[in-house]
Amino acid sequence: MERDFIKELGYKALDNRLKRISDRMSHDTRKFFKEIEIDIEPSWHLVFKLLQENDVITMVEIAEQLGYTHPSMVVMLKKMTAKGYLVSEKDTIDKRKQNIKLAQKSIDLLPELEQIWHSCENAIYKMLDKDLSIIKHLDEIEESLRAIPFNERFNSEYQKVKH
Amino acid sequence: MERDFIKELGYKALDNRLKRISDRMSHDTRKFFKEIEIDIEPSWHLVFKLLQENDVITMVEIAEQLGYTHPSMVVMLKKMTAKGYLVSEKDTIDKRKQNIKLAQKSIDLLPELEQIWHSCENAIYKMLDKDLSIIKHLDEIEESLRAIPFNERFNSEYQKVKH
DNA sequence: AAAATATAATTAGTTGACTACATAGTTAAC
DNA sequence: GTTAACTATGTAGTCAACTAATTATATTTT
Repeated sequence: MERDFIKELGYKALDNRLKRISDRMSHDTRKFFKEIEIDIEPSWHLVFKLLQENDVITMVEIAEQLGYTHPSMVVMLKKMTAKGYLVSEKDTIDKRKQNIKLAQKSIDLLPELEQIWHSCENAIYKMLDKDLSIIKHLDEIEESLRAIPFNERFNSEYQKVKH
Repeated sequence: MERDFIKELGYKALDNRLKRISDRMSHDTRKFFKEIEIDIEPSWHLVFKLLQENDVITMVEIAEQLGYTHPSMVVMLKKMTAKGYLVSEKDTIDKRKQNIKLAQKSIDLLPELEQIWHSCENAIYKMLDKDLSIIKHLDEIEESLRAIPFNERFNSEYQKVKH
């Protein structure tokens, strides 16, 4: 077993640690999707879920509710549309808006997708050993970052030590 | 305050949650580096730290100790070399190996970098409200993922429900 | 009514990870 | 001493996020 420098650093490499875990999970998920030959990206999960709840929704609304920038969403939604999972049409009242909804292809696939997501959620639940207390920690971190962005925190520490 | 769908989903969107936090932190860090006009990528942090401890080291060793694939490291180390922070030369005994070490430019910069990293670590420590228990959770998650990869976990849950 | 501002979507370019494959050199097996 | 297997590195292509700047349309102000 070789050395794990990031683990050794503990909280000091928090950022790297979080990224490493989330990358590991999404790459593994992509691998699984390939195995079961479903033509869907893992990252589309939440878009499908959101559109299941909201018949019609605009790009900006999706971005806001998922906490991403809209340029990120544009790219993702364009891919999903290209693959035939979404349809979008211009709003007749406000012509800047694109109203997005699930295409029939998605609606047909939903029962299958539900099973997949449910399996994913169960896998996470068991991986966490049914201990959900980490979520509270994550809530707190995001709360802190919302209150004072990390670059500000970083900078005020830096101002103390730099000469 | 708009809705936060990912937060609502709790453990079910663990992956997205971890990614969102780590992305937020690294983008904020990059922003800070721009502000103080230092020509360094946040992701180089651990490479510098590792090379501070190990005078000379090969690409594969860096990749292993940081827990990344070597293609990822090749790209990063090439950039760092191009910017003059690293020097590498072929091992005389084993000509496949590239021996990598800090260039003078990096050595001169180290005191400054030390201050920056120290500030970063302090910022994280305070952001966590001095409660480091989240790290234990992360250790456990990585331990679980190492024992059984996520795609396997996902798959065994899926086999139970699919018809 | 015209000008200024705001909003929705888009495009382009950057970063940082990955997998899969290719190449070069080393070591082991026969 | 060849051949086979392994190891170190490199290349190509994919993916998901970002920021910054652009375009088109709406809204507000003067």
